[in-house]
Amino acid sequence: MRVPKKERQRLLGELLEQNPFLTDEELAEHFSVSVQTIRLDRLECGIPELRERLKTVATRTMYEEVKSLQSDEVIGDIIDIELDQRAISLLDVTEDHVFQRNGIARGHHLFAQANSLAVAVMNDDLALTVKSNIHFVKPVKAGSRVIARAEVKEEQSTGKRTIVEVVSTVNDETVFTGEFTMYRMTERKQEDSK
Amino acid sequence: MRVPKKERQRLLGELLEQNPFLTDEELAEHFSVSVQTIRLDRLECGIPELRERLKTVATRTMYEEVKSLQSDEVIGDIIDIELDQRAISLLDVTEDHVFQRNGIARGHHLFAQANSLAVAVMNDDLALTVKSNIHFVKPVKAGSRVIARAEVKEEQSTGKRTIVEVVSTVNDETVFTGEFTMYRMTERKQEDSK
DNA sequence: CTGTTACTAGTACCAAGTGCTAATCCGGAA
DNA sequence: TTCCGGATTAGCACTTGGTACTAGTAACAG
Repeated sequence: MRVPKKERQRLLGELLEQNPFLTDEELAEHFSVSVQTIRLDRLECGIPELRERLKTVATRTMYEEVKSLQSDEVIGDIIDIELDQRAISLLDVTEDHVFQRNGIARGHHLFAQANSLAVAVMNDDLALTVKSNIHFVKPVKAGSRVIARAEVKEEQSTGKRTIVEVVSTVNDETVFTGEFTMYRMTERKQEDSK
Repeated sequence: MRVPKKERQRLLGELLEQNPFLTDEELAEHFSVSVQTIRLDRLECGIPELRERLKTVATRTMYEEVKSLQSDEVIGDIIDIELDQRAISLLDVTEDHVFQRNGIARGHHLFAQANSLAVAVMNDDLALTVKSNIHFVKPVKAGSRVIARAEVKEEQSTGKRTIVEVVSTVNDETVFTGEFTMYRMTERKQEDSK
């Protein structure tokens, strides 16, 4: 016996996890067993065939693409918005957002949430950030739910420049504040209520 | 003739673009033609069969997973670095980084490049951004290569606070500037050469 | 009436399997 | 030693979703 059956099946699982493209024949060669043995192993472990594996991987891709397309527009989920006035978005910080070493969210994710919210709240197709002044008040850990509140400062806004203030909190504690100076491409309308 | 051939082939392409999972049989039904006609259409248009389509989609996934993992650590490629002094990184702006409507790079990508470079240049395992003051000087279009230069401002740094200035350019033209106040978790060492 | 184009139909074949039956091998217990 | 059982291997029929190729039909154009 080259490798005990149980061990082989464990390895088989791992192998396919990180490379789902292997055929039974290739696997058989890799473990120096017959193709039939590999089939039995897959059967016992409930591992689907190559074509099914590719299908699920491909499905995941399509899903992620949709997700990333959406998130390309706004980082976080907008849960409330009044154009030209205020908006709120929500971002769940996952392991993907943090430094591995200390579990603290990387600054640019908080910035991205705030900045894209500032863009979204502007009632303009072509709003751009000109400058911004930001403060990372308190580190944010993985697992936190960050709520960003954006408010348009009408009084400080002039012509094509608009000031948006964003405050992000976790459990009502401020973790981030930012003042964004936005540039709107189309001239300010007096009142845009249709 | 249900739908003129050319039109059908165009639709076929679009359809498969956004749903590569359709079999010839399903497509034949959808267009009310025979399976053979679909095959001919695919042949003429150079559209591969279902299994090949899934394979490429799945491959893309695997690739993107690697990419997004890498980009978690540093946004852009660091091409030069002297710890505690200066660093340079390079970011190629693709369609993924820009607003669809005007092709201008979203601010948070430039910020992310600059911020992660500021973190990287700090000779500290646990550096965090405390605040920053940034300026988007000039819009960046897709296809641009952004070079970010970070410089540690020794003279303005005190204790655990360090100032890092980042200037990003495209073709020697400044597009972004930022001043990052960083917090280092371990106390400043006098000289760390070695 | 003859082409040409578009479409349809049918066959042989392939890859990568499933499902099933039937050997064969090998180690340990009676 | 012999027999049993789990592990392994082999072989065959069948399935999907195709390719490659041949052949036939329908419609319309010149």
